[in-house]
Amino acid sequence: MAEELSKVYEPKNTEQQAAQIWAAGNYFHAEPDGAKRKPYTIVIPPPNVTAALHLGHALNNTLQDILIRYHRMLGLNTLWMPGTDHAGIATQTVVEKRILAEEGKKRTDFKRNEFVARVQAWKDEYEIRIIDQLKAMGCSCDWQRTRFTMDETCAKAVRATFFNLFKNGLIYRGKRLVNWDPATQTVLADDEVEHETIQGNFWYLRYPLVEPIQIDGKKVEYVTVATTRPETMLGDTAVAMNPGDPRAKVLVGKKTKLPIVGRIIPIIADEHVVLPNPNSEDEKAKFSTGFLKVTPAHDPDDWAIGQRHKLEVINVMAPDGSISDKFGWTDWEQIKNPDAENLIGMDRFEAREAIVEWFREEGLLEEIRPYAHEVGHSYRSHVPIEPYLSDQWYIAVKKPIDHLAKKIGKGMIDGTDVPVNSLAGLALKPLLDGRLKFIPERYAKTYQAWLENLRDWPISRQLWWGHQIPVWSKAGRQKNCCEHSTFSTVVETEQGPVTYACVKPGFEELEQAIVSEGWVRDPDVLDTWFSSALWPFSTLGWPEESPLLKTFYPGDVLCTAREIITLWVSRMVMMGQYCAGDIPFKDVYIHAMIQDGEGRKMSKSLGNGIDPLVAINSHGADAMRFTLASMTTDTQDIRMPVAQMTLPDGRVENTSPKLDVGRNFCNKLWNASRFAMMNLEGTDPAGFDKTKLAITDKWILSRLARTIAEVTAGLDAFKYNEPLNAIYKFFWNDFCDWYLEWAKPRMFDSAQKPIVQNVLAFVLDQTLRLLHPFVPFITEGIFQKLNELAPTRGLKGIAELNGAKALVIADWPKRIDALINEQIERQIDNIQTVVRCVRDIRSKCNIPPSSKLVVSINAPNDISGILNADAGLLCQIANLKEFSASHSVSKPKNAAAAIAGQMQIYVHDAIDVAAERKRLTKQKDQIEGGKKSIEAKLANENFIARAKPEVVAQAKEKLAEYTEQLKAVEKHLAELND
RNA sequence: GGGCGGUUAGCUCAGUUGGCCAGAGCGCCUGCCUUACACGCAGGAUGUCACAGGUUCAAGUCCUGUACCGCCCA
Repeated sequence: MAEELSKVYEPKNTEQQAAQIWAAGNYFHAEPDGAKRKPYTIVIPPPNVTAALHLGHALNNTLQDILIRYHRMLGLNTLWMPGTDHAGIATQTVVEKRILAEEGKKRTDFKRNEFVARVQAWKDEYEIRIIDQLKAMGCSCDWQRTRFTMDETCAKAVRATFFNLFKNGLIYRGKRLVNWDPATQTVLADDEVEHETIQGNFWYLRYPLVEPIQIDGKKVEYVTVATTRPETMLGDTAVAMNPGDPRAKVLVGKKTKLPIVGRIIPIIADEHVVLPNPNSEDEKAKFSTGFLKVTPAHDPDDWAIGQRHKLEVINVMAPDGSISDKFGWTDWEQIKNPDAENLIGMDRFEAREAIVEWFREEGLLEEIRPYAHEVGHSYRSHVPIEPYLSDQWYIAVKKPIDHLAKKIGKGMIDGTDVPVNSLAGLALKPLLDGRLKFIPERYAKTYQAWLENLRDWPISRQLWWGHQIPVWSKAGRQKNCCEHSTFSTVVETEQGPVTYACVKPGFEELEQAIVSEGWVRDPDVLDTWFSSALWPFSTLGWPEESPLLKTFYPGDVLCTAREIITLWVSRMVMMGQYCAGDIPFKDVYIHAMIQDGEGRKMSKSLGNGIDPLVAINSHGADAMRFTLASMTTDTQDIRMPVAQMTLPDGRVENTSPKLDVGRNFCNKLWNASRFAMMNLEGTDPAGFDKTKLAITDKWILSRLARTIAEVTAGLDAFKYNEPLNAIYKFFWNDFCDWYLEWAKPRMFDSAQKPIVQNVLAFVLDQTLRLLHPFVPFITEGIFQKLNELAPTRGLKGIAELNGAKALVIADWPKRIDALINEQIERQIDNIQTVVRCVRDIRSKCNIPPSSKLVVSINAPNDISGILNADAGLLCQIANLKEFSASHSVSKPKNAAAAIAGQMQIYVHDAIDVAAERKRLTKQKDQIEGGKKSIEAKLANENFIARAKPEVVAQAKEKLAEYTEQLKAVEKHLAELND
């Protein structure tokens, strides 16, 4: 059996076998158990079905799996809820692009349901790929419960939530500027707008004052505004200037007559306006006249100014970007004149030229200055984006919710304008109360600042892929036809009143009935984050009050990246509180972002991404996990140098040399286990006798005890690199480098064998358990083999142990702090020091490892005694034929000497005078350096007086030691000259 | 513009409440196929802890400022 194991760890077989064992045992599945065990819940941040997972997902899910596996081993009723997100605009866009490229068809060439079916097909494909990827990474999700944000269960939660919000008056209809692509006539999300630098102009346009005024004795008849988009002037409703502008005193409150249009508009004061300064480095100040034309319907900044000053909003464009009086040019009837009528129907760029020409002819064009500036372009049609005013549904996030006042009070949260019983308040309060924690803590600031400055949440999107908004409308004031299942509200519009009705989920016949009465369903869909916000409880079947929901909600931890703290985390807390009456998790763990070696984000366009499946193929899933976890500290970025590599099948793919770290570790684990198991045949727990433990046994158990404590504490504190590092050091530097070496000869000693076998089996068992959350496949594989060879493990009388059929459900190692033995650790440390000194001398004097040496040591009695007692350990591992130590040993002729602590180590007959002199001189320099710095410290009165006494004492001891060492090394050097 | 990080060996990073003549892995140099592992073993070299001030007996660690890099929000 043991011989069957290959010399190099081959991940594929082991990964497959482990996955089979887990699937067969159904170990990842969680059921409510009536509170017998404490539950532990994590919901996966549902990956977008837009594309396959990247390395960032691998990190995110590795960290979650570590938490989940750790808590499962702790015995909690552990649920990791998996699933995927429909990712509205991203997915729709990807599919549209694909169809356009492959079939030359646009979305609008399809019926809505046909197009949605095409996106659905994409989703089906990617959902499978994503889940396969997660499985390949070893994620121990409850696959039977896999959800999708648009499946029936989640859709029900969306409908129920929307209805409640609507009924509570928290959803309203409002106008908003969107990124409009006039070519394709769709709205774009902010991240679909590409910013390009454009060589444009600033046009300086004169707006005549209605009544000329005097400034500093000079007559002023007009103000000059500078604009890069002259065509928008048709919709100007004010001219703004900075209140700090000296001219503001005279001008603010006056009126100008808008050229062409003839509209009379006020001059207002607003801080947003940049003061002119021709010498400024700031482009805006350099080009500014101090007067800003304000067009609330066509510019986001102007919109904000318009809101502040309650300005009229006049939209002068049609959806195709042409000038039109039909889409909100509210004062058209009053102002229509031949000059303006002439512009109607012109494309926005034609109109720009015509308007500039008009100003020129009228003598109102003061100047044209070239100006390079950023202009948003549609990433699809590449035409400039038009900020466009349109009707959207909003959620009122700061509106007090009456029915919550009783439960949680009302009024503002201290120092904010956020009502406690508003949605924003529901998300903010738990943080302030300390019920919601961020790890690392600093991210709480992002969350808090966002909520304190929150604006209403626009939730409608002009898309086909998503949850269609469950609101039907009909012109006029309609009576509420069906009180218990609908809720309606009347909105006054320019065209008269419109009734909007929201229908509860599960009343499809009613929906059909009202449609036949002429009600029309809103064609828009909800923002993707709306359904994501419900994820922690929609996946558990909310609003149904099932045992599942009761057991696993609220959850425990959310593990995600910082870029969605505001978009997602805050909204989950908000909706969790509003819908399910509690926060969805207590801890939010924010992990780093993976960058390439140059600190750039990994991205498709840069071609610097690493595909997790490639990493798994080339290095193994555990290696990838190990590397990722070992790089996870509290920092916000981690760099993975990217290198190309030719895979066995000839493909050239990106991987990272960093992955070698994990692969090497797995290989070491594999081989150490292989070696251990070669020697574990016939392990009998009955043969163990705790009184017969060797010093090395006690030592490795002491080290193990520390490691168990450290790893457990680390995981409890959401550390990843620290616990992994602790196991690494223990396993590689203590267990492999020393314990296994010392164990080798004992295996041939029938008296020792049962002891060492049991200790070895126990330590290996515990190491596997500690490692399992990090590297689940390989540890499960080895654990299974260990179960065959040494089915019963544990050290009678000092560390009892429960066995398990599979490591995934084995108990987490119990603390064995009683086995921590500092004295023994010091003893072994001394022995190791001697070994290292001898090896160093061997190496420096070119003595082959095979030749057996004689070593004697001068050391105080206590140390000598220990060294003599364990001389066997020394002789074995340093390959000595003779060893002795005492306080009276002196340096033999022809011996090489080393000084370590209070020991002087002599390696006999190692004669290489030059090498020896070099070594000793170097050591002398080192000792002198150390001595000098300590002496300087101790010479400082303030140090003696103010430093902690133990620090001073320590320094004195150190000085004494250095002094002794220096004496010795000088003596040795002198003898060399003889 | 506001907020948050980072800057420690050639590379990637640790460094807990200040006590360090500064650590790990990779890479590099030397010697080893030592019957678990060359994805390995043994040994070794390598640092103005970004810069400038300050606090302190003592600063990589605390404070202030500067520079560069990055992220988030407007």
